[in-house]
Amino acid sequence: MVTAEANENVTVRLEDDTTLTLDFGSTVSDLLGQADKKLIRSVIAAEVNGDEKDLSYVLKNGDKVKLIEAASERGRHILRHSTAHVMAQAVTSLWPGAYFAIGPAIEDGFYYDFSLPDGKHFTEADIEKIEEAMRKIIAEKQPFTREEHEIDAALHLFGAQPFKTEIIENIAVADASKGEFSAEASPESLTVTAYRNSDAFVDLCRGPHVPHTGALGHFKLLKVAGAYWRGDEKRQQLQRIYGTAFESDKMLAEHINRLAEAERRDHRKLGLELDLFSFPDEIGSGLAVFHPKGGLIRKTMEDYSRMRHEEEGYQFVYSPHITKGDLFEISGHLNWFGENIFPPMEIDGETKYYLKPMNCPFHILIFRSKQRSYRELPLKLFEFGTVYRYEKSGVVHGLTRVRGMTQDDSHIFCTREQMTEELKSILTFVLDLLREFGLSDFYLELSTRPEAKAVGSDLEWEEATKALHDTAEAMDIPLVLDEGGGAFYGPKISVQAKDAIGRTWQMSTVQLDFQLPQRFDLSYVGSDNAKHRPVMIHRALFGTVERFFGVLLEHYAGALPTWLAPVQVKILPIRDTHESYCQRVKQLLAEEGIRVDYVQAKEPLSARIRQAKLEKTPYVLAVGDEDVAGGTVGVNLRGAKDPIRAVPLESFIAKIKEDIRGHWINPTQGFVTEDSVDVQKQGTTPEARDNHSDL
RNA sequence: GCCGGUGUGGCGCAGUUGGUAGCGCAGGCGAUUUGUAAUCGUCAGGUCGUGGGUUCGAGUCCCUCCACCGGCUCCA
Repeated sequence: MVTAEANENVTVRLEDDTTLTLDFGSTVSDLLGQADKKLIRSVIAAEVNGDEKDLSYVLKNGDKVKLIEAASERGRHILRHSTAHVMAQAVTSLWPGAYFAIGPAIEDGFYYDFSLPDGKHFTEADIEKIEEAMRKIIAEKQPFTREEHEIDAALHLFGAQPFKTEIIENIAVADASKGEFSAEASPESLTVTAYRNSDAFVDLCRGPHVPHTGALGHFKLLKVAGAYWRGDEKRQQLQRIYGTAFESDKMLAEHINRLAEAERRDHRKLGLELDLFSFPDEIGSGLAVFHPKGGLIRKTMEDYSRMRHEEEGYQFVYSPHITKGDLFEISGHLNWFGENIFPPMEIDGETKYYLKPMNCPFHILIFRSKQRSYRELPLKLFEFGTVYRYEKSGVVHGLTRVRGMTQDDSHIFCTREQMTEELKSILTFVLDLLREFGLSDFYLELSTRPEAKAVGSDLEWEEATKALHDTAEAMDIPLVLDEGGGAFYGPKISVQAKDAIGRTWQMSTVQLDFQLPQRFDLSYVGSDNAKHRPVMIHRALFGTVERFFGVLLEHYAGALPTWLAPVQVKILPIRDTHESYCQRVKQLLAEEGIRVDYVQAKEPLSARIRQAKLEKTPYVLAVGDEDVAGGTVGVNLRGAKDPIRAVPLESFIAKIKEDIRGHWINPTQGFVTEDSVDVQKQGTTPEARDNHSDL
């Protein structure tokens, strides 16, 4: 193969540092054939000198080539993006004249935004039709052919596509002014690239793509949704179709399975099934009531939180739910946060009272109620403060996005010198508390000054942001930046926790505030006998009790750790004749503060076992003749396959107390049985579940 | 708020081209006394989200509002 002419060969270097010499004009595909025949099937693109390229890319001498297999994160990304193209092609074939906007790959899938002609809209039912058309395109193995066009030519080519035209025009403008490139622009010159599958379909795109549509096929369209053009709610509303694609049917099936699993652990569903809370229509959207069992869980959470706050030196305060508008005028909330405040009630004709959207002004008034000394600082005021926020109708979502919520809110008044130390201790406190509730997968987010709405000087914002940043960085968990996401009065650190569906929820927030102390003219007397301005730190650890409750439910799939479970033990007699012994067991457990139910033998044992397990009771005790005789109980651990018979009562009590005290994630944790090991491996622990949902 | 979808007894669902509602589970009662994921029988329960319209007649068709679901925008 090697010719005498050196300049007719190209030598490229592969990832493993081996080199390969190929004929001049060879493509990545040719390279595959020479390197390893198996790669022809598995590799769909390549990274050449750091840039992603198609397999049709013509290699140059000295190119460094990294192969991208379909079965990799980057490979799937390309697969999904190519599948999005095919979807757009299918849609334009089914709805001639359809406009297509953008269609990127996203985590776990892809989408494409469309606008159909004549005011038509997609329906869920159209998904199947589109999938069918896509399968036809895939069966035809249409090549993805790369084309380069100068701006004018591209504008002509996409003349019938207003969204594409806008993108191209933006590229031209950006190029002219700054030399910046958008995703579709070629860095070499003022050209754009497009990919053509057939005469009927060409799409503006930077690539790379799979070589032909036949390399696709393991996909599924998931849902139709609305989306604004360029994410701007003032612009045109488009229709978005979401889908996903994988390198194999097996991987696709696993993903679909994960989605179903996520649905099973949806806190709204669990809340109904386990009788924990509801949202009666009569009350209004986003306003929850907690039923006895949910109330018990909530109370346990709150009691624990109170205990921990006491240990941390917080003082408990209470404040009303409504206030005259003046308070929120001074604080600036009416101005900056007004659209989230419920309309006022008018009293005596003119005085306006508002439902409070935040607790801070109330705590400020408590601080200001008397002359404060530096000796009192840091002053840490805590309250489970219920606030009401007007949320747009479309955003309300179970317990995680509500209109009435209770924050585990605290405001810390301290000196500027104490600020850093306080921030550090708060962050440690937050992370400890979250871990005590069994959450472990989180990261920190630093939200900086909002561009449009913020009060205070640049200097103050800078100092506050730096203090938060330095503290966050010292915490040894990932920190990401959220530019412009702060509150109007200060920057914030939030703790983001991942839920079962893989969504991250903003839970705890810590905000540093120089503004409200000024607005309310707060002061303390220092050791120098002069007045000084305190700094305020706003913080909520759960975030809100409601959201935290919902996230915990999903995290545990309803199988709450024993210490949080509304019913911790169910005692089932085999026959009625075992009742008196069972009642004694019940009393002994209750005396230990354990929440225990007795279930009469009105139904077969297996029916009662089933019921108890459906309710996700951590410990189900079956008690029969041998137990009465031996002073034992038969223990069914939640999550274990088989019961443990004849456990001495004292040893059971010791174990469950240990469980509750230790906040075990699962009751099987401390019982050394043959299955308990299996159970942990099977993914009943939150750790295992998280791994499951991360993909 | 916007786009699309949905709304039938506590829950999950059926209800054919418009002819005045069914099933399973749960619940009440009775029987069954059961060693590990559903014992049997029986009874009760719905002005079909709301208000209006079309029609001789509407759960079924049209409109309004409300709520929920999936997203977008926004957020604890």
